[in-house]
Amino acid sequence: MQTAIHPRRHAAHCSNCAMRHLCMPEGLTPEETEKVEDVISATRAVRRGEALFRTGDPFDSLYAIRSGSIKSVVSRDGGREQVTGLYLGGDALGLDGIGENRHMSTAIALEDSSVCIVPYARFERVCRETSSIQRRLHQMMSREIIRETNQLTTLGTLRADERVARLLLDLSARYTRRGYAAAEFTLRMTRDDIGSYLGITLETVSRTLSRFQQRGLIDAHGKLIRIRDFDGLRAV
Amino acid sequence: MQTAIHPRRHAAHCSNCAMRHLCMPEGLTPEETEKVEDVISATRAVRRGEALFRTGDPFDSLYAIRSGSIKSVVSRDGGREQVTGLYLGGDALGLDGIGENRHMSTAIALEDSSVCIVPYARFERVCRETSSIQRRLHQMMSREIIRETNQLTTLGTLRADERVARLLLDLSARYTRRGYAAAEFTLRMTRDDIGSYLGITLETVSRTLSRFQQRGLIDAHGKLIRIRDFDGLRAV
DNA sequence: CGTTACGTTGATTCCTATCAATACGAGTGG
DNA sequence: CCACTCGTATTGATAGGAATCAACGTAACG
Repeated sequence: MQTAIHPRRHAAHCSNCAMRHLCMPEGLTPEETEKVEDVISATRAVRRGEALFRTGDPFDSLYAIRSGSIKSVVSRDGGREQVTGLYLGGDALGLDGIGENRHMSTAIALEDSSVCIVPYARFERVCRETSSIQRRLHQMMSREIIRETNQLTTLGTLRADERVARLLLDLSARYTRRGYAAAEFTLRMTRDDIGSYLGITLETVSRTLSRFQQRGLIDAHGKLIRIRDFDGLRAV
Repeated sequence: MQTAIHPRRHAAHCSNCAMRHLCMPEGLTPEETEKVEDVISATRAVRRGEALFRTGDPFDSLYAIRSGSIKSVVSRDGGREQVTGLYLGGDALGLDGIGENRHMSTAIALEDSSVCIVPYARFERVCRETSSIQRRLHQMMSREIIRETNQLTTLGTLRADERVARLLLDLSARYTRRGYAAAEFTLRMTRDDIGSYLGITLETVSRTLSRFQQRGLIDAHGKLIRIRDFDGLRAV
């Protein structure tokens, strides 16, 4: 697979990026956004199935998704792997690499995607100069912690159908904030990935979606999902 | 319950704190450690069962454990709650509060404990002045992300006995780094807490420990655990 | 248009939750 | 000092949910 890296002068800037309100510039002034922009060295295209980075790779950049979607996976002893995160446009990847100076997970594109490359050393320097940008980085890291805490409660307390319902509602909310329809979207992950993400098997995912459909909660045609009864899903 | 807060001049300093090599000063020079020290406004005693902070409390400080141990819990709809973290001496608490300016979990002492209070605004300022301290904060946050990712794989892929074994080995490793015996320690959590942390019921925890004992892997007398066969536990 | 990855559905097994009863143990007060 | 009590822990019986094993559709891609 071929990776296309575009130097910054060819890359779109934050100021005209569709994701700017969800991405690193969130809450920053235009001047501060420009400082963030100056850190971004390039964009990179990642094709479906390709890895943006892998466990053990030296860490030197964070990534922000411009378009597409990316899953993070960690391999466990014995080839088995677990999906630990699902990232959409505007989301930041690679925060887990800071602690050990190497990436602690593998990031794989779920569809052809594009990311901004944020060299970490330069970003840290900018954070020291501008407290609002510093605060924004800390906020992003903290929110990643909160996201994982949430996922822990999903895996720790919910039954299979509750987990699937929660995922659908979560995706709906996230797509809504990105300007897409709340009720209709395409699952980018396979049933296997979804099961791994939710701590259940792919068969259980499939059966659960079928049951939701029978009960009139959703329409599901393969990866295309239409939510027909939000309250019903919340009450699962 | 009465909370004792001691202003800094009465508090021990990092330089003579037993936890300094695991705590915030990890990897910092004595001069840098002193800058961290200057941020710490006070220490606080937290009695067994008492909350250091609760979900929804305004966030203004991080905490570092001087002695004792603390669990973090999040309440889910319907009064049910899940243990999401277990923190020992030197560990930092409260990182999940940065993102939303209020605490997103409740921290409850598992035994009489003592923490250093680290006012966040001041700490951020010091991070802007000293890059090594900045890097240390980022490292702590990143490691919290990694810790949760790990816990996600535990809840997502392991069977009950594997989860319990992993917890025992994890605690052993953490106590070892704190200078305690690797093979013998006291579980500070009840069976209920352990079950919640591991996503299983308290009965399963109890049964699993009994089975481990029958197989000669451990000695368990209530909360006191002695590991007799590390490799056996790893192979569960 | 065939090959391959992905998805659905069924039958069965097994692990863990649930329900229930009992034992233990630390702290309290008579 | 001992009885009492409440929170905690152990153990058993049973039920249920999800995993596993298996077969068959279905869709995507070269």
